Amino acid sequence: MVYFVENRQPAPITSTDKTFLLLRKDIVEGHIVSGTKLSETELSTKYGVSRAVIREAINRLEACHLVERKANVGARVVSLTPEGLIELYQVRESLEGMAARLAAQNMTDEEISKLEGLLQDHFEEVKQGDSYYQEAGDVDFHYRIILGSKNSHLISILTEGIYHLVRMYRVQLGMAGPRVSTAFDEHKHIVQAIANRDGELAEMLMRRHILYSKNNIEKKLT
Amino acid sequence: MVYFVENRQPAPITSTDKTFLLLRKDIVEGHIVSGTKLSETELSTKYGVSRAVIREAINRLEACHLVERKANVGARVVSLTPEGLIELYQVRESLEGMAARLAAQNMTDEEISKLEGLLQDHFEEVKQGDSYYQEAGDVDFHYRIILGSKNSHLISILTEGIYHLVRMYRVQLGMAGPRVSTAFDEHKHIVQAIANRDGELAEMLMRRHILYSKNNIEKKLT
DNA sequence: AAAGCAAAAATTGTCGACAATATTGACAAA
DNA sequence: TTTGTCAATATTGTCGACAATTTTTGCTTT
Repeated sequence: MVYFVENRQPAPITSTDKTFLLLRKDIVEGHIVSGTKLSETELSTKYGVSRAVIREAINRLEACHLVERKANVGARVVSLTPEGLIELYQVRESLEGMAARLAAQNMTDEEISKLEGLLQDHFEEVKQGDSYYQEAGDVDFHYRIILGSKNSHLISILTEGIYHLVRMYRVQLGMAGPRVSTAFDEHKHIVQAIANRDGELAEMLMRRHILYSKNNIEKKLT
Repeated sequence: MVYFVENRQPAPITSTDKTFLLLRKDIVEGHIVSGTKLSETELSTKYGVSRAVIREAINRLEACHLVERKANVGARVVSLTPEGLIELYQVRESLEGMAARLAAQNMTDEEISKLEGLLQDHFEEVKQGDSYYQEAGDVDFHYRIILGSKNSHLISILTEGIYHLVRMYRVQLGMAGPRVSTAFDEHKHIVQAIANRDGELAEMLMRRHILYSKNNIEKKLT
């Protein structure tokens, strides 16, 4: 049973790769507080690499929208705002809806049956009340559908760009794995639509699913 | 009458900024041929800057999906394929459709009337048969609607990521400013929907508009 | 001649130093 | 006390050199 999205990507080779992943983890999980200024010299001593490595890592983080940079001034970790969260979920709704539609069209039968298997595993864990794996299962579910779209632009935008920001909001607002039982039913219906090759329905259900999730989070925010 | 999308962004400050813009221009316009390997040392002599500057510029180009990079091997300009074009337009359809919907909701009355003015200017130029400005006018039209969405993620994905790739395809496949008269009508209807604050219609019309545009290009490809 | 191997060359990755720019702090004038 | 100016400090931007890795080249062996 493979969880953990990151494992599917090629292993980090260069020092810059590793530093980028470390920094991203620290930012997403809030060990580096949202809004903090990222001092290049400071980070280079902290992570034990040269400033060139740090600079390149920061550039990549900027490309993911996890930090913002001003010329000759420096980079700051993005600050999390309710408005930003709403914007993010708006984009997610559109893009993941599209992913579901394309997945219904482009996933192989084998991929679909594996997805059904994942759902079953997820169900077992929900019964056992293992909230850590609930989160991982949810991420994995969405991740597979995104990959199932077979659209490389879409895949890159979601998995490299948007997803880590979403995780950052979820982790830092303390809402990992919410809405579990209802979310599970929604997942099931989406997979059914995909298995029936009904792209339109899959898109609509996915959009709803994300919309509900947004509403749920908004409720907790206010 | 302000055309030229780039002018709205802050002027390039650093040497890296300028080099990035030069390189991007050369890639998009085909002066550096699609598929070419980008040698860091070669480019650093060509553009008269250090390798560090070139490296950072290439990193940014990678973030825009204009080049692909392999660790310890190097970067290549992306190669253009019919499949890639289709994937790109699929994403565009979804994202720009969303932009139109949000624009209908979020643009100010003033912005909308300026957009109507742009359309009028564009109409005059179409009558005169000035094909260069047709292209610019079309780009500017889409650009304003994207900005009108007021969703920063959406804006960044489209204007920093996807748009330059679209331009690259259009320039290099030799189809700048096609379908002018029909496209103009489509633009007009989209603006009407936005002015009526009818987001759903605006989205649908924009999706159609891009779909037609894709079909038109596909016809030329085969 | 073809395939495999090893040395050589070229390319990318990383580093520390210097230059350019921004920030801070002290001091003077209102 | 507040404001403005200028020097001092710290930070980012750029550079050239070295290290690590890949690619090429030339030789050997079958």
